[in-house]
Amino acid sequence: MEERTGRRPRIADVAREAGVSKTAVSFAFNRPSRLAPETAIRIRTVADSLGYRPDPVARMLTQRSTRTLGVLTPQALSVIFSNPFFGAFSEGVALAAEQEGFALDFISPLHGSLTRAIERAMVDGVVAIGVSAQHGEVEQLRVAGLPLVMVDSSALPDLPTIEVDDEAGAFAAAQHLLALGHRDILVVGIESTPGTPPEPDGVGGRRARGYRKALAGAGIELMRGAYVVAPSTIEGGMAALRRTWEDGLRPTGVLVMSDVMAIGVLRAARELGLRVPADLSVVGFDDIDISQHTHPPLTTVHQPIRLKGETAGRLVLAMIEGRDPRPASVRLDTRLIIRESTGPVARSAKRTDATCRPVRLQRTSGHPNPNPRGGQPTA
Amino acid sequence: MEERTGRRPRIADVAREAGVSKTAVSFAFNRPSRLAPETAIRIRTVADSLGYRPDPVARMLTQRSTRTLGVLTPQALSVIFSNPFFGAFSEGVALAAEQEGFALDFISPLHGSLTRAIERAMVDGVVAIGVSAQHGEVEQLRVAGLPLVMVDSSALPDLPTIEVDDEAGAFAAAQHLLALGHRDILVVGIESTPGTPPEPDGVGGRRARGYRKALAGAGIELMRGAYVVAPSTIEGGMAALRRTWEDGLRPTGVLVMSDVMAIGVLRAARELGLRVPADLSVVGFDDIDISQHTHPPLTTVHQPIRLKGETAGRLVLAMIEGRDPRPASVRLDTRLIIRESTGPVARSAKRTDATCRPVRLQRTSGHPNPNPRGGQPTA
DNA sequence: ATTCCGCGCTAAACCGGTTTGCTAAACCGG
DNA sequence: CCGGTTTAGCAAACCGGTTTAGCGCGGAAT
Repeated sequence: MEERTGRRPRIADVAREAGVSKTAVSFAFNRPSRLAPETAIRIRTVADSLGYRPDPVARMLTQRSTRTLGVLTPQALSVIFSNPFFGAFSEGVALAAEQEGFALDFISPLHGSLTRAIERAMVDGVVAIGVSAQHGEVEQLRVAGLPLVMVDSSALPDLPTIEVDDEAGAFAAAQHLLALGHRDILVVGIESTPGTPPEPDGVGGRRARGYRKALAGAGIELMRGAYVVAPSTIEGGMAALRRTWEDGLRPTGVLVMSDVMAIGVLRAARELGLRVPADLSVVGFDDIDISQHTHPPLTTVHQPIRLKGETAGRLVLAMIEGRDPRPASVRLDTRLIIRESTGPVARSAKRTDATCRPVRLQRTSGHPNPNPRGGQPTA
Repeated sequence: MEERTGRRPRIADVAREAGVSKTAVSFAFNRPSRLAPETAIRIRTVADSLGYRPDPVARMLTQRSTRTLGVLTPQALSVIFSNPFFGAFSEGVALAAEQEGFALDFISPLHGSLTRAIERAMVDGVVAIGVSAQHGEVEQLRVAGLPLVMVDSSALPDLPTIEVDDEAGAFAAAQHLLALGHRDILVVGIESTPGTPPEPDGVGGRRARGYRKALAGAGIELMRGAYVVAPSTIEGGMAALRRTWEDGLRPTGVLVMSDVMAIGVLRAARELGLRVPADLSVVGFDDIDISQHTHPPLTTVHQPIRLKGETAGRLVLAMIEGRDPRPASVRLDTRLIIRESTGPVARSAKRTDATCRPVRLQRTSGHPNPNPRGGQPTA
């Protein structure tokens, strides 16, 4: 810790200082048994006193592997980390990675360019989540022969993919609402990222199909204004319900494509003076951790988020390690979890008409019963 | 995309195939202007057809920089990613990193060893969060001269540190409860990771000090059983309140050291048949995003989590880039946000005694009013 | 016609480690 | 005392790129 010069010491510096060869220094760190014990000690002492730390990059170069897994997402990290869905997914990937001693490196657009991010990524394999097939960037990786697993993507033919039965889940959600007598139903979809075209085969598209199928089975068709999209955030969900209400629609049930938005819907409902589920039933999607702790606990479509991440992680690790060179795609199940945010449609609220029609006559401006303590910081 | 052999092609392969030197290939990728346009095109075409992707590791080696920021945590990633606090913090770091075109690499124990993880970490600088000074691993980095910023750590003397005024925040929280007339107060602390000794100067210690100071100022001392610790999760919070109740304690106010746990307390309270805030006031800490959407919205101590991450990120980036070689530590403010989970102590609940004493006489077994629909999946 | 310049490209050195193959000395049993 | 094995350590090649210095050449300036 003594003579620290300007530059960081390299292996040659340690070698010179200790009066040995580079090889000896390398051995002192990696295979001490190949050195006389006291030599090894001496070298390490010198190294410590110089503040020497073997350069990991150089090391990885000779080893031709980084033991790092990439998690690729088309969204900015600064926008995604507090999304509970992404958090849980990452947990799953991390679990798989940790078991094999792999680190995690997040790959997301650098200065807006995913390509540039991919070029820099020092990883042995990649789990891509929410990347559409259109994103040509994926080709880059595939062609380069880097082990790659896609999650929640409109499947590329010959790429291992992990998905979830979104359509069946959505179908069950809608069925549930129908069984409770709801006919006036609002669907809240996930807004596709600006610049990205909506993907009929993407997650959103599949869920929409599930909803529609169930609704159509009951002879119901969504009317204009009864399908809204919003960013998948709490605020997005709140805005969606508020907007709908302001437009004069009065659904008795809401199908929301993500729990995060559903929580916003719950909140907005309370602020509109609606009781859930007495006045409004809400069904989410994902079953993130907090959903069982919302008020009321959220009825939602469960998907095994962590397992999805873990499975993807294991798959790509298997590819990296050479076992299982052509791994199959995996499709995981979803299932409806009925909690307390859904209930039978209220007597008074029942309408004769089977569709959710705009009822402009009874349109109200502003909130019927705005909560006076609206959650704004007061201090 | 044609003749793919077993191995991934190297720059030499492309050079040979295109009939040029390695240099030319390198230029084709990095400085095309130094080549005749058609040569550049030809080289890139050959490269594409071979599926060539320049090895990022080799590239970083010559550039002697990885343009990657490390986020160091002593906890396993698989346990931390769905912690909203960590998510928000990471968002902040990511924001700073993205602006400078840096990627993020998470450094956490590999096979239980943080040291090993640090050895592998190919980063230009590190933001360490929640790492105690005792963790000798930090020395490794400091000695190696790697830019390093500590967050929420018992400050090492000569290391730039970002912290938050935990003590003042906790003090304000306790004062608030006292002002509302609460005298029987429960404190829920964060359980230190097993194996780690509790740190009096750590975040938990500072918050505890703030609470105690306020309480002491009102002549109140916590009694045995009125200070419990739990893992900082929703379940941890639920368990803490339940356990307390089962022990026969009947606090009217709870000071919780994290919002995540506070959400658990809220939930457990409801299951115990307690109304919040009528029967029980709850104050959290952190002000994570969902806290304004809980039921009721949570009174809590706000700390600028994202800003903390962003500041730490900027600081370490400044160090990496050579500007600001000896950056100062930063202390950010906390402030109490009063929402709806706190209220005046109820008439009936008021006790004469000023301390939270175990009232074993009225001990109840089981839950007074167990919620029949206890949030378990029913489908 | 010579000089000079810039273009287009290359050979070789370099980044900071690891690994291979080898040598010299020490050891060892017969 | 000898041949053979082990031990300790070294020089050089290598990982896969980037970068520096420089070379041959054609055209413009002198």
